[in-house]
Amino acid sequence: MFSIGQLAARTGVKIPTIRFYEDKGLLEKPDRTSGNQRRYDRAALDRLRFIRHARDLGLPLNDVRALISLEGAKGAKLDRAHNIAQEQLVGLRQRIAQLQLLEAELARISQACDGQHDHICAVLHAFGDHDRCAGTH
Amino acid sequence: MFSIGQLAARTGVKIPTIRFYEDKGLLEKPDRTSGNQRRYDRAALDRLRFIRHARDLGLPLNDVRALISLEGAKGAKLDRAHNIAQEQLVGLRQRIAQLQLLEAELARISQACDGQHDHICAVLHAFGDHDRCAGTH
DNA sequence: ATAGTCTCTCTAGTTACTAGAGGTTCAAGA
DNA sequence: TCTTGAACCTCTAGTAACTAGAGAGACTAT
Repeated sequence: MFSIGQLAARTGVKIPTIRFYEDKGLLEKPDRTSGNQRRYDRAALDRLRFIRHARDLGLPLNDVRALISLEGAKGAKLDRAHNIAQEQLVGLRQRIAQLQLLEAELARISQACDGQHDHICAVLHAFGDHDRCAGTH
Repeated sequence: MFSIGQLAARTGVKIPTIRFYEDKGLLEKPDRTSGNQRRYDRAALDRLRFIRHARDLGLPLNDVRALISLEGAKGAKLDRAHNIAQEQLVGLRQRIAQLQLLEAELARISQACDGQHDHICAVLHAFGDHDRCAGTH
């Protein structure tokens, strides 16, 4: 059995966040000591790692919740898990493409000022100037 | 002079958001009609476009505020504007690199299930399994 | 004048946490 | 067994950056 602090140490999830997840129904309510402190078992640890990993992958808590509810499911219901992963992948690729456009533009803005500030720096102007950028944000 | 709705239409920033920016001190308080409705001038339009663009580039409002306060500044103070652009660029590149790692992992997870759900789908397991991923998230 | 659309302020909700106050419990050493 | 100090408890409120809705008043075109 782990205390909440041990769970935090093992997963890298902060203590208030663990309580927050419990509150939101992502973690089951754990047993308590006679003094009302939480005690977790191995399953809770795995569950929390699952959540953490999914979060790191960018899944919103709602999707994490959906995945959790699919635990042990079979057949058609698993399409749902598969879809979530697919959707995330598509969204992620779009985000990457978008950010690469922004990168190009930021680089342009950054270079608008070469570090010599004797003249009036163009960075500010460049920030205000959407026309010259390739992206469609 | 533009009404708030016209400003919204021209910039793509929603009406409540415009009021929100005003509240946060990013937009100056505009003139009002006798009936208390906001009327904006050209400068406000430009300012709002600036904010919008900077936001699209991922700058937090605090940075946007800092940039605004630099308007018309010269010399050393412009280092600040330059720095903001640079920092954003560095942060952005890190984010892209990070997302590309995640992309690889999500692709792996997604392929763990080939669409045939007769067996027990591995997607759920893969989500819980951090060991096999290359990233350091 | 009146209808219909805009706009006003204010409150509260969203996501995913984080921080702090004020108080209680646990674990280890004397 | 007692005592300390760290860890834990609940609860409220704050963060970013908006978004939504209620209920009331203003503007515009006919």
